Amino acid sequence: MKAEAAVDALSALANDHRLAVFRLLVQAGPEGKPAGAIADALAMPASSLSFHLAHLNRAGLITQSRDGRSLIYAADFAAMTGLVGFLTENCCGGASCAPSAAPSQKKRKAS
Amino acid sequence: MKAEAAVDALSALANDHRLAVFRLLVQAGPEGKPAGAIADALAMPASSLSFHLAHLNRAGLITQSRDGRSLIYAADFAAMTGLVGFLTENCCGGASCAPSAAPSQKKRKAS
DNA sequence: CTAATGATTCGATGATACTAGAAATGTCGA
DNA sequence: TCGACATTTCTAGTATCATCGAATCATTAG
Repeated sequence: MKAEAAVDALSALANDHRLAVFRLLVQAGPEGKPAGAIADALAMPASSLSFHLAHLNRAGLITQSRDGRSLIYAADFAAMTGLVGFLTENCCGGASCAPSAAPSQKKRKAS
Repeated sequence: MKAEAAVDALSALANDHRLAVFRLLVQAGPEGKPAGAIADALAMPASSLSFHLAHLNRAGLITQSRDGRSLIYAADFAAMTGLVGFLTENCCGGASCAPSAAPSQKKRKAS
């Protein structure tokens, strides 16, 4: 995952409502949930939810498919794996993000 | 890490400049970098950089300390570990999301 | 004290995000 | 075709974010 895509994904998750939607879809599993069920579960107006779903979809974090009159949204687990991988590699010292794994590349500063 | 803190952290990283700053600080290691050096490395006006550093600091992702006239900023690795942990637990189906034994084996284009 | 330096805060401006009702679109059953 | 339903798109209003020069604060040396 490139930094540009990572920013898109981070931006998509950086909102209470969207994070709640995504977590709900993760719990729902690969089968996903129709928009109406999400709006109902989160007590959100349909138009507001649609706005957030479009945001998540544009960022590549969820997928959309139709089932009759309902639009089914599902979490894209591969995208999430890619994001966590990006953060681990680029924002955790390149090593595993384990707490005690402080990078040993100490640069000596000539002050 | 709670969802509220996670949203703050995600929001802080969901910006090109701030993500670049954070990655630079991760590369710099625990010793951190003075604000001037960051501004110089990223070719950013001092006041703009200060705005973004304050944002990252408020989100708990970086720490600030003074060294003479310079303010040293350093990545807070524990906070990042917490964020990755939150994402893994809450947004990856509860199971391990990142390849648990593959830190950085894959090829990626230099960005 | 005064000057110089590193960095932040202030202030104004433009851009973007969020919300939610109303209207429009797509789909199905009769 | 018609009506009902699920959802999106349109629209407008409000709120928050991003930028960056100028002014200010904090620190050190002389």
